[in-house]
Amino acid sequence: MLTTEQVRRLSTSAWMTDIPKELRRLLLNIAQVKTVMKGQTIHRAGDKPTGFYGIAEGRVRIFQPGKEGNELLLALLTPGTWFGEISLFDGLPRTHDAVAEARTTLAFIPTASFHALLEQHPALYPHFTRLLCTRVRSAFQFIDSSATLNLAQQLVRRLLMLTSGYGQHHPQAGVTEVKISQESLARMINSSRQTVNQLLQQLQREGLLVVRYGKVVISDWERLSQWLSTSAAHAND
Amino acid sequence: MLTTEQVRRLSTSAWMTDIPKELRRLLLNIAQVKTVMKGQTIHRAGDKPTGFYGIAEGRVRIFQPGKEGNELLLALLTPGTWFGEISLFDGLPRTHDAVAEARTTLAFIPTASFHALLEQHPALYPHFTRLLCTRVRSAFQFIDSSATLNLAQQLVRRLLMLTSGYGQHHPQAGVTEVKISQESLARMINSSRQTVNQLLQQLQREGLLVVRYGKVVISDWERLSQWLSTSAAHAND
DNA sequence: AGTAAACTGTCGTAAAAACGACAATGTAAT
DNA sequence: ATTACATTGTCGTTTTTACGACAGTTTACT
Repeated sequence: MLTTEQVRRLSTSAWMTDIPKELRRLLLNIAQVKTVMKGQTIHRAGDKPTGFYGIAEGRVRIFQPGKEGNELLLALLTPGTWFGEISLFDGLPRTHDAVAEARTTLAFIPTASFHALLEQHPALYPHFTRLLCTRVRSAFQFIDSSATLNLAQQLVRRLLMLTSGYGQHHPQAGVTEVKISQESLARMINSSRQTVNQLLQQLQREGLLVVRYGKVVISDWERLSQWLSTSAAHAND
Repeated sequence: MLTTEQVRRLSTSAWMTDIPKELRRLLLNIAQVKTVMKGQTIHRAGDKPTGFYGIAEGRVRIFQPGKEGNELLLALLTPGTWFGEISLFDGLPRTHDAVAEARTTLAFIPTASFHALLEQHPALYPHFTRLLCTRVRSAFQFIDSSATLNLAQQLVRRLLMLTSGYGQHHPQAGVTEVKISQESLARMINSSRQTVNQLLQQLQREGLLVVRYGKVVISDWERLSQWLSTSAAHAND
């Protein structure tokens, strides 16, 4: 059973807030609570799907494990973000690994009860097609940007995306710490650690962010976002 | 009204064949026929959505127009492929431009009649969530590959993808001609025409494909696919 | 058949980024 | 406090790729 506070946190995403209260209640009512410890795997790429997850507390790392520890990091999900719906709808194996980066509390909706609810309340369908659409759109946006942006711009975009889990949340205001090594950042934009280091320092010199051991501090989300827009617009100066 | 032959062609995708006959009939029954001439635009990125399209005949180029004619080519769709469903489900603007590369006959399902049908037959929903899932999966796959593969591998992957429109078809056996200029191929992998030319010739020397004027001939799909798998696996030799 | 346009093949040069190496710094564990 | 380990900062050097230029080839059009 979810606590009131957990329900509140699970309802903060842009996707969730658009679902009418009664429907949202139905969904949260069939959710179980699952707690996973730091470092524990929630699911692996290739796993048979078991259900749909929402993060009430903690942090989840979504990635593609490559050979020799070369992982491609896709997202760092924060409370309020829901994930795992793709395998739910096509029944195919998980696309990525999901691992808790800290003690994490999850709302878990098993496949069977989810489909039962869906059949009983087809009004839920449009909300899930909408969720799938946000996935497609953010993936397209990403594909587009890696084709048109230079490395510095790609790096900034990934940092911004990391703070708005999978494109599901509205951008965050205020100070955000992105806990990620330069090595991992390099893996996200298919670049090298050394190059990322140079780029980060350049951005730091421009006052857009602060580089710390194992993390990047974004003091002004809006400003960084602005920088990306303007520098992308003047790409050919 | 669609001809029998058109209906047959519109039913060839892996997505369509999984829809039960009766439901498929309902869908095709509300489709209008639209013919667009070579070079004509079907829709532009940013346009308000009007409906869902299926290709009965011809060829459609899906791309993101960039500044100075630098377009990012995403897909070349062939008969049997359906597209345009994203804007249908979230009501947001089109993500890409769609232009006919030849005289093209389309099945067109307007938004309004589509939603009316969907409400009347919720059994259609699972098929559209499935369609959206294939989009998400092929987008993820694409993101993954541009982060882990070198240019030659990316090029081969795109050639293979071009023969299975948007991930909607099953891979084709036998000889396939991919009609695309080296310039366009370069635009697909964010590379230059000259580099693509070198890579293609290298692949040709290895007997994996044949380069012709304005097209690439894949004599053995399986073998090329195999090459990609093995060369990606031995990435660190 | 003749012409224009699109496409291919191949230079050389310049820019971007990878990569190896190594010292310095921060963090975790005992 | 000490040690082990992960991470960062900074070099040269090498590799990769972009880009401009231009000649040759194929196709489409009339």
